[in-house]
Amino acid sequence: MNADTANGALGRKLGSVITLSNSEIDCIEAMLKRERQVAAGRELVCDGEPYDQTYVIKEGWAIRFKTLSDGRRQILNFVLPGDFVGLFAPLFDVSDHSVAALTDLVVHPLDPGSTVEMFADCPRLAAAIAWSAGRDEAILSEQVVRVGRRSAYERTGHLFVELLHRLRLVGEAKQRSFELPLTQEILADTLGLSIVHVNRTLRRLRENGLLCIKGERVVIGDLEQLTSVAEFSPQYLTAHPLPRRTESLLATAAS
Amino acid sequence: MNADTANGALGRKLGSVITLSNSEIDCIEAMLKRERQVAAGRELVCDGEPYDQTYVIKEGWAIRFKTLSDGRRQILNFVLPGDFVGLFAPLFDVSDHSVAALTDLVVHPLDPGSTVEMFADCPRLAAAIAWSAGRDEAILSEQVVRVGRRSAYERTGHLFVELLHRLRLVGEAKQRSFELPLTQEILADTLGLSIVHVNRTLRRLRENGLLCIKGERVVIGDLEQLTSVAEFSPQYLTAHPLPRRTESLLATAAS
DNA sequence: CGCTAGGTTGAATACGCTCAAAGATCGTGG
DNA sequence: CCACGATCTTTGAGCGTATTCAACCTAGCG
Repeated sequence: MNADTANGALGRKLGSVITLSNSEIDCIEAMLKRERQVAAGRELVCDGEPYDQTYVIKEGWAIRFKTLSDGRRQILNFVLPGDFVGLFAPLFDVSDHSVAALTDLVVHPLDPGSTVEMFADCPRLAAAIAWSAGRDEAILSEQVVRVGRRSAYERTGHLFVELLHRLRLVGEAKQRSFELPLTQEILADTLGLSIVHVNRTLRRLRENGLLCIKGERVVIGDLEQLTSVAEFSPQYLTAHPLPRRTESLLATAAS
Repeated sequence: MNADTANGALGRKLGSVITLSNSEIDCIEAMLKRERQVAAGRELVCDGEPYDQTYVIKEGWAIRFKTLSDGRRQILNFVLPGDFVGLFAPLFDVSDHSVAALTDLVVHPLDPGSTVEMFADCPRLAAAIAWSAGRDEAILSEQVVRVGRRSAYERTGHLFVELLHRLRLVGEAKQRSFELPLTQEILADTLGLSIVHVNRTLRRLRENGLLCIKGERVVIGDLEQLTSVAEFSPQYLTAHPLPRRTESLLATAAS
């Protein structure tokens, strides 16, 4: 058990940005001490309602979404193992969106007090978590482009390549395939399309040998070509070590 | 000169979340010491290129955007006075999007070292800045919904109500009107529409008495009705004081 | 005065939506 | 074990919103 695989998905993710020291690994472990089950379909956070709890997902998929009064729904992003839910909760009194479990979940509820302590005591860890928040915003930005300026075909392909990359980072995908616990309705509400059109688009992708969904599993037939037709560039997702100038700033701060 | 109007737009914004102490006002002032002019059209940040500078906008408008290889462009968000640009820059080595000045700008370049210090020394200010980052993410989320699930008519109305609220918070809008230094092409790339359709949609809004653009000025004819047809709820934008439980956590951390 | 950038309008097209109905899959209870 | 219902997937047909292409208008500026 090394720094990469300790602490599950979150440790794995943060470990790809900073080299985790033993004390930092302990700190993550302490943070993720508590654990709770959440049944599929349950809402972790409700739009417009008070909330103050932050979670880290250990297992399962969730969605962040908003619903309009006539029932139209837009999914903002998928929440995967190692992701935070409600990281900013302590700063707002009500949520501006909902979060619902797509599958049964195992989540770590965080203790607000010890999180503040952690930010003070482990500045490098704090930076890594801030990096994760920045990456979440990058994912959301890409979602804006996907929905605003890409065709249904590009859009759908792009989402699947993104999911492949994200799941790989936390060890939940093979080279070209992964479990996909989603209905086409969920895909439609993510992509800003109708269910029917998602279905037709998936068929086109399948007919072109780019990607194939069998039950709950996606297999990407030709990743290179899919990446190309979707004009996917993984830059916004890939984790690099923190810039050296920032590491040295943090080292100064810690002393 | 009181806490609300000191320090310009940023102080005004942060002051609506925490009551600024004198030392915190000083801290903001110190942070915004430097100043730089940027000409309209100039790019502050370029997609895919290294960047490490954080700015706070003092005057003028900018856009955050991404461009696809065939020229399609999607604007992610407008950057207004009091907003941060590249707040996460120290944590990434290249940017995942571009930022360009729409008008001539006056910006405050921040000094990375003193920003880290500020985070350590003024936890309440740090929390207020984190709140601002969370609000930016909320704005981006609303952009996803706008582009993904609203009709062109709703979408356009929604954007203008959002801008009105955002500009009011930093003292740049009257009750029902504000300066709009945007072409219809910029609006189109923001809303994920074609220029032609933006033009027709604006005409419809004008014909219905909801909003009227004269030159560089927008006048909202019927804010109530516009808010209603766009299904706009200002919750995600409005600043409330930090929850009491968080204030007490921060107080403990500071001592 | 002519050039350029932006705004406005019309006509034809296309992409994606709605409505509708028929398969497939799965859990559950008779 | 099979029948049933519920949920999800798939396909067809017609429609509508938004796009593209094209032309013309307007204002600002050298």
